[in-house]
Amino acid sequence: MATERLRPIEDEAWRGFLLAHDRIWRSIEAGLAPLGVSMAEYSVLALLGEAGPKGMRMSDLAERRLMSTGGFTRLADRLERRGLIERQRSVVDGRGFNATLTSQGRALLRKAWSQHHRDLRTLFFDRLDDDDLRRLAEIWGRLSAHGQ
Amino acid sequence: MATERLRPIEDEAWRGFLLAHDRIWRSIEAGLAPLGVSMAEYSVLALLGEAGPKGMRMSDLAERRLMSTGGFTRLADRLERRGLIERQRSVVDGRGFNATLTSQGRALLRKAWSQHHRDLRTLFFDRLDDDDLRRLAEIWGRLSAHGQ
DNA sequence: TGTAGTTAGCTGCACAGACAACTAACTACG
DNA sequence: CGTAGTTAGTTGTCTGTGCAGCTAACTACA
Repeated sequence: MATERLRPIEDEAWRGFLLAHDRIWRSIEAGLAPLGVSMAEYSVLALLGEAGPKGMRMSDLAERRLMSTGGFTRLADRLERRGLIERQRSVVDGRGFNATLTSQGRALLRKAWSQHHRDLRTLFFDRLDDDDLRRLAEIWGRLSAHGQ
Repeated sequence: MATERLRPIEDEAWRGFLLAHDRIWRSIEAGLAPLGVSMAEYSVLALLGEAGPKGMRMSDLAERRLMSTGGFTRLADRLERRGLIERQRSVVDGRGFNATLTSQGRALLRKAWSQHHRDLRTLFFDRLDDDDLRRLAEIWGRLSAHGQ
Protein backbone atom coordinates (compact mmCIF):
# COMPACT_ATOMS: atom_id res chain seq x y z
CA MET A 1 0.00 0.00 0.00
CA ALA A 2 3.07 2.23 0.36
CA THR A 3 3.03 2.75 -3.38
CA GLU A 4 5.03 5.85 -3.95
CA ARG A 5 4.76 8.17 -6.91
CA LEU A 6 6.29 7.25 -10.26
CA ARG A 7 9.63 8.82 -11.05
CA PRO A 8 9.62 11.05 -14.13
CA ILE A 9 11.56 8.58 -16.23
CA GLU A 10 9.17 5.79 -15.29
CA ASP A 11 6.23 7.94 -16.13
CA GLU A 12 7.70 8.86 -19.48
CA ALA A 13 8.55 5.29 -20.41
CA TRP A 14 5.12 4.01 -19.46
CA ARG A 15 2.96 6.81 -20.82
CA GLY A 16 5.04 6.83 -23.99
CA PHE A 17 4.44 3.14 -24.43
CA LEU A 18 0.67 3.56 -24.27
CA LEU A 19 0.70 6.62 -26.44
CA ALA A 20 3.00 5.23 -29.10
CA HIS A 21 0.96 2.07 -29.31
CA ASP A 22 -2.25 3.98 -29.65
CA ARG A 23 -0.93 6.35 -32.27
CA ILE A 24 0.65 3.67 -34.41
CA TRP A 25 -2.31 1.34 -34.13
CA ARG A 26 -4.69 4.03 -35.28
CA SER A 27 -2.48 5.03 -38.16
CA ILE A 28 -2.25 1.49 -39.41
CA GLU A 29 -5.99 0.99 -39.07
CA ALA A 30 -6.51 4.19 -41.01
CA GLY A 31 -4.18 2.93 -43.73
CA LEU A 32 -6.11 -0.31 -44.04
CA ALA A 33 -9.55 1.30 -43.85
CA PRO A 34 -9.76 2.21 -47.57
CA LEU A 35 -9.32 -1.49 -48.34
CA GLY A 36 -12.25 -2.28 -46.10
CA VAL A 37 -10.34 -4.31 -43.50
CA SER A 38 -9.65 -3.67 -39.86
CA MET A 39 -6.43 -4.74 -38.18
CA ALA A 40 -8.28 -7.71 -36.67
CA GLU A 41 -9.52 -8.81 -40.07
CA TYR A 42 -6.19 -8.21 -41.73
CA SER A 43 -4.34 -10.24 -39.16
CA VAL A 44 -6.60 -13.23 -39.75
CA LEU A 45 -5.96 -13.04 -43.47
CA ALA A 46 -2.25 -12.75 -42.76
CA LEU A 47 -2.26 -15.79 -40.48
CA LEU A 48 -4.10 -17.81 -43.11
CA GLY A 49 -1.70 -16.55 -45.73
CA GLU A 50 1.22 -17.86 -43.71
CA ALA A 51 -0.58 -21.14 -43.06
CA GLY A 52 -0.92 -21.87 -46.75
CA PRO A 53 -3.50 -24.12 -48.39
CA LYS A 54 -3.98 -26.38 -45.39
CA GLY A 55 -5.44 -23.42 -43.49
CA MET A 56 -5.86 -23.17 -39.75
CA ARG A 57 -8.26 -24.30 -37.07
CA MET A 58 -10.75 -21.73 -35.82
CA SER A 59 -9.62 -22.11 -32.26
CA ASP A 60 -5.97 -21.69 -33.18
CA LEU A 61 -6.80 -18.53 -35.08
CA ALA A 62 -8.75 -17.21 -32.11
CA GLU A 63 -5.87 -17.96 -29.80
CA ARG A 64 -3.28 -16.32 -32.02
CA ARG A 65 -5.55 -13.30 -32.32
CA LEU A 66 -5.90 -13.23 -28.54
CA MET A 67 -9.65 -13.12 -28.73
CA SER A 68 -12.52 -15.17 -27.35
CA THR A 69 -13.80 -17.99 -29.52
CA GLY A 70 -17.22 -16.38 -29.47
CA GLY A 71 -15.82 -13.13 -30.75
CA PHE A 72 -13.77 -14.94 -33.33
CA THR A 73 -16.78 -16.79 -34.69
CA ARG A 74 -18.30 -13.42 -35.59
CA LEU A 75 -15.08 -12.19 -37.13
CA ALA A 76 -14.86 -15.35 -39.24
CA ASP A 77 -18.53 -14.91 -40.18
CA ARG A 78 -17.79 -11.48 -41.56
CA LEU A 79 -14.80 -12.64 -43.55
CA GLU A 80 -16.70 -15.61 -44.90
CA ARG A 81 -19.73 -13.53 -45.81
CA ARG A 82 -17.42 -11.32 -47.84
CA GLY A 83 -15.97 -14.31 -49.60
CA LEU A 84 -12.49 -13.85 -48.20
CA ILE A 85 -12.21 -17.11 -46.28
CA GLU A 86 -13.91 -20.50 -46.28
CA ARG A 87 -14.68 -22.90 -43.45
CA GLN A 88 -14.56 -26.66 -43.93
CA ARG A 89 -15.45 -29.18 -41.28
CA SER A 90 -12.24 -30.76 -40.05
CA VAL A 91 -11.66 -34.32 -41.24
CA VAL A 92 -9.76 -35.35 -38.16
CA ASP A 93 -12.04 -33.73 -35.57
CA GLY A 94 -15.72 -33.48 -36.29
CA ARG A 95 -16.20 -30.61 -33.85
CA GLY A 96 -13.73 -28.34 -35.55
CA PHE A 97 -13.54 -26.23 -38.63
CA ASN A 98 -10.62 -25.43 -40.85
CA ALA A 99 -10.45 -21.95 -42.31
CA THR A 100 -8.64 -21.22 -45.55
CA LEU A 101 -8.19 -18.17 -47.76
CA THR A 102 -10.23 -17.96 -50.92
CA SER A 103 -8.50 -16.54 -53.98
CA GLN A 104 -10.38 -13.33 -53.33
CA GLY A 105 -9.02 -13.36 -49.81
CA ARG A 106 -5.54 -13.93 -51.11
CA ALA A 107 -5.88 -11.02 -53.50
CA LEU A 108 -7.05 -8.70 -50.76
CA LEU A 109 -4.33 -9.92 -48.46
CA ARG A 110 -1.69 -8.96 -51.01
CA LYS A 111 -2.99 -5.42 -51.20
CA ALA A 112 -3.48 -5.09 -47.47
CA TRP A 113 -0.09 -6.58 -46.75
CA SER A 114 1.63 -4.09 -48.95
CA GLN A 115 -0.24 -1.18 -47.40
CA HIS A 116 0.40 -2.45 -43.92
CA HIS A 117 4.11 -2.83 -44.52
CA ARG A 118 4.42 0.54 -46.12
CA ASP A 119 2.83 2.14 -43.07
CA LEU A 120 4.83 0.05 -40.67
CA ARG A 121 8.00 1.25 -42.34
CA THR A 122 7.25 4.93 -42.10
CA LEU A 123 5.75 4.70 -38.62
CA PHE A 124 8.16 2.32 -36.99
CA PHE A 125 11.12 0.90 -38.86
CA ASP A 126 12.31 4.07 -40.56
CA ARG A 127 12.63 5.67 -37.15
CA LEU A 128 14.56 2.90 -35.45
CA ASP A 129 17.97 1.39 -36.19
CA ASP A 130 18.96 -2.21 -35.64
CA ASP A 131 20.33 -1.46 -32.24
CA ASP A 132 16.96 -0.07 -31.18
CA LEU A 133 15.18 -3.10 -32.57
CA ARG A 134 17.46 -5.52 -30.74
CA ARG A 135 16.99 -3.60 -27.53
CA LEU A 136 13.22 -3.58 -27.95
CA ALA A 137 13.10 -7.29 -28.68
CA GLU A 138 15.14 -7.94 -25.61
CA ILE A 139 12.87 -5.77 -23.50
CA TRP A 140 9.72 -7.49 -24.76
CA GLY A 141 11.32 -10.75 -23.80
CA ARG A 142 11.91 -9.56 -20.28
CA LEU A 143 8.39 -8.16 -19.99
CA SER A 144 6.88 -11.47 -21.02
CA ALA A 145 9.10 -13.64 -18.86
CA HIS A 146 7.01 -15.68 -16.51
CA GLY A 147 8.19 -15.17 -12.94
CA GLN A 148 9.13 -11.69 -11.84
CA MET B 1 4.82 -1.70 -53.92
CA ALA B 2 8.22 -3.40 -53.73
CA THR B 3 7.59 -4.02 -50.05
CA GLU B 4 9.93 -6.78 -49.11
CA ARG B 5 9.54 -9.18 -46.23
CA LEU B 6 10.32 -8.07 -42.68
CA ARG B 7 13.68 -9.09 -41.30
CA PRO B 8 13.49 -11.34 -38.24
CA ILE B 9 14.65 -8.62 -35.88
CA GLU B 10 12.02 -6.24 -37.26
CA ASP B 11 9.37 -8.85 -36.90
CA GLU B 12 10.39 -9.57 -33.35
CA ALA B 13 10.48 -5.93 -32.33
CA TRP B 14 7.09 -5.20 -33.87
CA ARG B 15 5.23 -8.31 -32.83
CA GLY B 16 6.71 -8.05 -29.36
CA PHE B 17 5.46 -4.49 -29.09
CA LEU B 18 1.90 -5.51 -29.87
CA LEU B 19 2.05 -8.57 -27.68
CA ALA B 20 3.62 -6.87 -24.70
CA HIS B 21 1.09 -4.07 -24.86
CA ASP B 22 -1.79 -6.48 -25.04
CA ARG B 23 -0.57 -8.66 -22.21
CA ILE B 24 0.19 -5.77 -19.87
CA TRP B 25 -3.01 -3.95 -20.69
CA ARG B 26 -5.10 -7.00 -19.92
CA SER B 27 -3.28 -7.67 -16.68
CA ILE B 28 -3.84 -4.16 -15.48
CA GLU B 29 -7.50 -4.24 -16.45
CA ALA B 30 -7.81 -7.51 -14.57
CA GLY B 31 -6.21 -5.94 -11.53
CA LEU B 32 -8.67 -3.06 -11.58
CA ALA B 33 -11.72 -5.21 -12.33
CA PRO B 34 -12.42 -6.18 -8.68
CA LEU B 35 -12.72 -2.48 -7.91
CA GLY B 36 -15.32 -2.14 -10.64
CA VAL B 37 -13.36 0.20 -12.89
CA SER B 38 -11.96 -0.27 -16.36
CA MET B 39 -8.72 1.32 -17.49
CA ALA B 40 -10.74 3.98 -19.32
CA GLU B 41 -12.70 4.82 -16.19
CA TYR B 42 -9.65 4.74 -13.98
CA SER B 43 -7.74 7.08 -16.24
CA VAL B 44 -10.51 9.65 -16.06
CA LEU B 45 -10.48 9.51 -12.29
CA ALA B 46 -6.71 9.83 -12.37
CA LEU B 47 -6.83 12.86 -14.66
CA LEU B 48 -9.38 14.50 -12.40
CA GLY B 49 -7.28 13.62 -9.40
CA GLU B 50 -4.31 15.43 -10.91
CA ALA B 51 -6.48 18.37 -11.90
CA GLY B 52 -7.55 18.99 -8.32
CA PRO B 53 -10.70 20.76 -7.16
CA LYS B 54 -11.02 22.97 -10.22
CA GLY B 55 -11.66 19.83 -12.32
CA MET B 56 -11.40 19.59 -16.07
CA ARG B 57 -13.46 20.34 -19.13
CA MET B 58 -15.26 17.41 -20.77
CA SER B 59 -13.62 18.04 -24.09
CA ASP B 60 -10.16 18.20 -22.56
CA LEU B 61 -10.76 14.93 -20.80
CA ALA B 62 -11.96 13.34 -24.02
CA GLU B 63 -8.88 14.58 -25.82
CA ARG B 64 -6.49 13.36 -23.16
CA ARG B 65 -8.25 10.01 -23.22
CA LEU B 66 -7.93 9.93 -27.00
CA MET B 67 -11.59 9.21 -27.45
CA SER B 68 -14.49 10.77 -29.30
CA THR B 69 -16.55 13.33 -27.43
CA GLY B 70 -19.61 11.18 -28.02
CA GLY B 71 -17.96 8.19 -26.47
CA PHE B 72 -16.69 10.29 -23.62
CA THR B 73 -20.15 11.61 -22.80
CA ARG B 74 -21.24 8.02 -22.13
CA LEU B 75 -18.16 7.31 -20.06
CA ALA B 76 -18.79 10.42 -17.98
CA ASP B 77 -22.45 9.40 -17.66
CA ARG B 78 -21.41 6.09 -16.13
CA LEU B 79 -19.01 7.71 -13.69
CA GLU B 80 -21.57 10.32 -12.72
CA ARG B 81 -24.34 7.76 -12.30
CA ARG B 82 -22.08 5.90 -9.89
CA GLY B 83 -21.44 9.08 -7.93
CA LEU B 84 -17.75 9.20 -8.72
CA ILE B 85 -17.69 12.49 -10.62
CA GLU B 86 -19.87 15.56 -10.94
CA ARG B 87 -20.56 17.84 -13.89
CA GLN B 88 -21.11 21.55 -13.44
CA ARG B 89 -21.93 23.94 -16.23
CA SER B 90 -18.88 26.05 -16.92
CA VAL B 91 -19.11 29.63 -15.69
CA VAL B 92 -16.94 31.03 -18.44
CA ASP B 93 -18.45 29.10 -21.35
CA GLY B 94 -22.12 28.22 -21.23
CA ARG B 95 -21.68 25.36 -23.69
CA GLY B 96 -19.18 23.51 -21.60
CA PHE B 97 -19.15 21.40 -18.47
CA ASN B 98 -16.55 21.04 -15.79
CA ALA B 99 -16.08 17.62 -14.31
CA THR B 100 -14.75 17.12 -10.79
CA LEU B 101 -14.20 14.17 -8.50
CA THR B 102 -16.67 13.58 -5.71
CA SER B 103 -15.27 12.41 -2.40
CA GLN B 104 -16.49 8.95 -3.32
CA GLY B 105 -14.57 9.25 -6.55
CA ARG B 106 -11.49 10.35 -4.70
CA ALA B 107 -11.76 7.39 -2.35
CA LEU B 108 -12.07 4.95 -5.22
CA LEU B 109 -9.22 6.64 -7.07
CA ARG B 110 -6.94 6.07 -4.10
CA LYS B 111 -7.67 2.35 -4.06
CA ALA B 112 -7.46 2.01 -7.83
CA TRP B 113 -4.27 4.04 -7.99
CA SER B 114 -2.58 1.84 -5.48
CA GLN B 115 -3.66 -1.33 -7.29
CA HIS B 116 -2.65 0.09 -10.64
CA HIS B 117 0.79 1.05 -9.42
CA ARG B 118 1.36 -2.25 -7.75
CA ASP B 119 0.60 -4.06 -11.00
CA LEU B 120 2.62 -1.63 -13.05
CA ARG B 121 5.60 -2.34 -10.84
CA THR B 122 5.51 -6.08 -11.16
CA LEU B 123 4.60 -6.04 -14.85
CA PHE B 124 6.84 -3.28 -16.07
CA PHE B 125 9.17 -1.43 -13.76
CA ASP B 126 10.54 -4.38 -11.84
CA ARG B 127 11.68 -5.87 -15.12
CA LEU B 128 13.42 -2.79 -16.50
CA ASP B 129 16.35 -0.77 -15.22
CA ASP B 130 16.82 2.95 -15.64
CA ASP B 131 18.85 2.49 -18.76
CA ASP B 132 15.96 0.58 -20.36
CA LEU B 133 13.53 3.27 -19.32
CA ARG B 134 15.66 6.05 -20.78
CA ARG B 135 16.06 4.13 -23.98
CA LEU B 136 12.33 3.49 -24.22
CA ALA B 137 11.49 7.12 -23.56
CA GLU B 138 13.89 8.13 -26.27
CA ILE B 139 12.38 5.64 -28.70
CA TRP B 140 8.82 6.81 -28.00
CA GLY B 141 10.03 10.31 -28.72
CA ARG B 142 11.37 9.28 -32.08
CA LEU B 143 8.24 7.35 -32.93
CA SER B 144 6.04 10.34 -32.20
CA ALA B 145 8.23 12.87 -33.97
CA HIS B 146 6.26 14.58 -36.67
CA GLY B 147 8.08 14.31 -39.98
CA GLN B 148 9.82 11.05 -40.81
C1' DT C 1 -18.60 -50.53 -24.28
C1' DG C 2 -20.86 -47.11 -21.78
C1' DT C 3 -20.63 -43.19 -19.14
C1' DA C 4 -18.40 -38.94 -17.40
C1' DG C 5 -15.81 -35.29 -18.46
C1' DT C 6 -13.72 -32.20 -21.85
C1' DT C 7 -13.33 -29.45 -26.08
C1' DA C 8 -14.84 -26.78 -30.51
C1' DG C 9 -17.62 -23.76 -32.03
C1' DC C 10 -22.05 -21.11 -32.14
C1' DT C 11 -25.71 -18.03 -30.21
C1' DG C 12 -28.13 -14.62 -27.06
C1' DC C 13 -27.28 -10.91 -24.59
C1' DA C 14 -24.87 -6.93 -22.87
C1' DC C 15 -21.79 -3.12 -23.26
C1' DA C 16 -18.26 0.24 -24.71
C1' DG C 17 -17.15 3.20 -28.16
C1' DA C 18 -17.36 5.45 -33.05
C1' DC C 19 -19.75 8.42 -36.13
C1' DA C 20 -23.12 11.59 -37.72
C1' DA C 21 -26.76 14.65 -36.84
C1' DC C 22 -28.42 17.81 -33.69
C1' DT C 23 -28.94 21.96 -30.25
C1' DA C 24 -27.26 25.59 -27.64
C1' DA C 25 -23.82 28.77 -26.90
C1' DC C 26 -20.01 31.24 -28.31
C1' DT C 27 -17.12 34.49 -31.75
C1' DA C 28 -16.14 37.52 -35.61
C1' DC C 29 -17.15 40.49 -38.94
C1' DG C 30 -20.13 43.43 -41.97
C1' DC D 1 -26.14 44.75 -33.64
C1' DG D 2 -27.21 40.87 -36.50
C1' DT D 3 -25.91 37.20 -39.06
C1' DA D 4 -22.69 33.42 -40.36
C1' DG D 5 -19.66 30.27 -38.83
C1' DT D 6 -17.62 27.55 -35.12
C1' DT D 7 -17.46 24.84 -30.86
C1' DA D 8 -19.16 21.87 -26.68
C1' DG D 9 -21.67 18.46 -25.58
C1' DT D 10 -25.58 15.04 -26.18
C1' DT D 11 -28.25 11.53 -28.60
C1' DG D 12 -29.49 7.80 -32.09
C1' DT D 13 -27.68 4.19 -34.33
C1' DC D 14 -24.35 0.75 -35.45
C1' DT D 15 -20.45 -2.36 -34.89
C1' DG D 16 -17.15 -5.29 -32.66
C1' DT D 17 -16.21 -8.04 -28.85
C1' DG D 18 -16.71 -10.53 -24.26
C1' DC D 19 -19.14 -13.79 -21.45
C1' DA D 20 -22.24 -17.44 -20.30
C1' DG D 21 -24.79 -21.09 -21.82
C1' DC D 22 -25.61 -24.38 -25.31
C1' DT D 23 -24.90 -28.67 -28.59
C1' DA D 24 -22.20 -31.91 -30.84
C1' DA D 25 -18.17 -34.40 -30.96
C1' DC D 26 -14.27 -36.20 -28.92
C1' DT D 27 -11.44 -38.90 -25.01
C1' DA D 28 -10.56 -41.76 -21.01
C1' DC D 29 -11.48 -44.90 -17.85
C1' DA D 30 -14.22 -48.45 -15.29
